[in-house]
Amino acid sequence: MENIRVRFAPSPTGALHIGGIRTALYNYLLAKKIGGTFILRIEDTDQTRYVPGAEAYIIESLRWAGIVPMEGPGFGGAYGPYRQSDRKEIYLEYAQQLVDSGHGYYAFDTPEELDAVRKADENFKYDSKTRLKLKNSLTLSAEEVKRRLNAEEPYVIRLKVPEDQSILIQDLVRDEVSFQSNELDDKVMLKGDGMPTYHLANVIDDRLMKITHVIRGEEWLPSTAHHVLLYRAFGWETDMPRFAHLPLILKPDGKGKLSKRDGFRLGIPVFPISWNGETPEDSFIGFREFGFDPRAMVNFMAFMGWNPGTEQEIFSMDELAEAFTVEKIGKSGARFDFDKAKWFNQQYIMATPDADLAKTVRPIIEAHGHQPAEDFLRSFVGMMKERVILFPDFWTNGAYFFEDFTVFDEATIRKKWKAEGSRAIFAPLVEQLEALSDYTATSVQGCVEAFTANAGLKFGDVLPILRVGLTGTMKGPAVFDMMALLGKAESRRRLERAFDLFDKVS
RNA sequence: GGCCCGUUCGUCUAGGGGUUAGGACGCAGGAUUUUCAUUCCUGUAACACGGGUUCGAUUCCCGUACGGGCUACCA
Repeated sequence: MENIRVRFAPSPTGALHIGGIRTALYNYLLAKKIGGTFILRIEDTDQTRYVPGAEAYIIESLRWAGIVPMEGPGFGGAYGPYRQSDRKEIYLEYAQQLVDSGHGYYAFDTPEELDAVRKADENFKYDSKTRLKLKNSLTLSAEEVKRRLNAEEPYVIRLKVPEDQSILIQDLVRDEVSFQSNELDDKVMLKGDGMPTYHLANVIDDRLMKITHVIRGEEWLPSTAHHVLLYRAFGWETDMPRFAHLPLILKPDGKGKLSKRDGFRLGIPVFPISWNGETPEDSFIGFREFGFDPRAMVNFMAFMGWNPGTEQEIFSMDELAEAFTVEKIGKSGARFDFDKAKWFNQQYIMATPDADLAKTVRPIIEAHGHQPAEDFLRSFVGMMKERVILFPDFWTNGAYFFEDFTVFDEATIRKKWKAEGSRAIFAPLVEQLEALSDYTATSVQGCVEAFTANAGLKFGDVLPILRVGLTGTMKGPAVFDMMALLGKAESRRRLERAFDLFDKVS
C-alpha cells in the first residue's frame, strides 16, 4: 500500500473550535490506521488575521486530545518549513510559473476598483467573460505590463480559468462531484503583499509535502474545482491527492453551523481548551476546563459524522484508528449534542482506575484548600465515580468528605428526628460504635444492624439519620463505606455535631 | 441570485428493492439499591413531499420543498 500522508492545516486566527479538532482527528486516524504520517501545517498567509498565540493554542489542543503531529512546526519532518509564511519564495516561484505557462496573469485592478465594479453589478465575477475588460496582462500591452512591474506597481497573479472544461472530483465521501469551468472565477493566486492565497499555497504544499489524502471540511468543496484546475495547470492532475470532504457540525439548537458564540450562548464548551482572547467576547471555556476527559471528547467527536457500523460506542484512540475508514464517514451535517458528550465523559470516568482518577481530581480538591492523603483520595474517587459526570462534580457532589456541611436536608430530618426523643434513642448507637475495636464497613454495619434490632427500629429509621448526619445530604455512597473511610473519631464528631443541629430543626 | 452538497426516531446514527426499519443519547415507567448514582428490563419515537422505474421502493431515477456551504487580494 502507498505511504499515506495526511495533513491538518489550520489558520492561526484564534481559537480552534471542535470542528477543527474533528478534522484533525479523522486525518490522524487515517494515518495511524496504516502507519502513515500525520502532518501539521500552519496556514498563516493572511497577515491581517494572524493572532499571536493561536499556533501555540492549536498545538496544545492537539496534544491534550492525543492527536500529536508526526511532522510540523516543532515536530521535525523532511518537508518543512511547515509554516506557510516561511515558504513565501516557493509560492512566488510557482505563481511565476503559472504566468509563464499562460495559466495565470498579472492583474493590476485595485481593491477599490473591484469594489466599485461589484457595487455596480452584484453578480460580478472576475472570469473569462469579464477579464478582457479589466486591467491585466491580457488586456495591457507587453510594454505597459513591463513598465508597471518595473515601477513596482501593486499587482496580483490570477488563475486564468480555461473555458468549457468540466471538472470531475472523485470525493471519498460524496462520490462524484462535478463543476463546469465556465462557472468559475479567476481566483487570486498571489496577493498584492506577495503572499499566496489559500488556494495556491494549499496545492503547492500538498504537492511538495507529498500529501496523499486531503480530508477537510465541506466548506472547501466548491473551491476544490479551482484546486483541480491548478493541479491540471501544473501537470500534476494524474497524481493529485484524494479528496474527502467532511460534513459540518451544526448548532445544538436552531439552524446553521456551530459557531463560537453558541458555546457562550448555551453555556457549553465548543472549544477543546480555554481561549483567553483580548476581550470577554473573544474568550471561551474549553472541554478541558469544563471537566472533560480528553478521551471522552475524542470519542464523542469521532462519532459526529462517522460510525463504525457496529454497536460499539466506547472506543480508545487505538480502537478508533483500527475501525476508522473514510467510507464510513457520513454525508449530512451533525448537530452538536452536549448530552451525548456528557454521557461519554461519565462512561470514561467510571472506567478509569481510582489511582488515575485521584491524579486528576487532586488539584480540584486542593483548589478548595484541602490536602487529602493519597489513600483517602483514592477511596473517595472510587466511591464517587459512579455519581459524577464531569470532574468538578467530585467536589460539587462530594465536598462533605473534606469539610463540614453547612446546609443539610432538613426535610428528611423533620420526618426522621424528634427533638424530644431521638437523641436518647441514638446516643447509645454512638457509644456502641465507639466501642468497636476494628472500624470497618462490615463491623460498622454489624453494629448498626444490632442496634436497630434491639431498639425495635427499622433500617429506614436509622440510615437516613446517619447519612444526613455524616454528609448533610441523602445522596451519596454507601453509609458504612463512608464511615469506614472517615474513621471512628471523625464519624463520631460529625454525628454529635449533627445531632445538635437536628434538635434545632425538628 | 448563481454554483455545489445534503435530507432515517427530538438528537447521533445502522440499514438497504420484499425487515416487526436496529442501536445509542434524551425522556417516561419498572427491578435492584438504606439514599443518590450505577446496572438491568420495558416503553416512547423516524425513512421530507410528489412523480416515475419495478410484481414490489424508505432504499434506484427525476423533480419539489427544506437545510447547509461557497460565491474576497479570508482561510
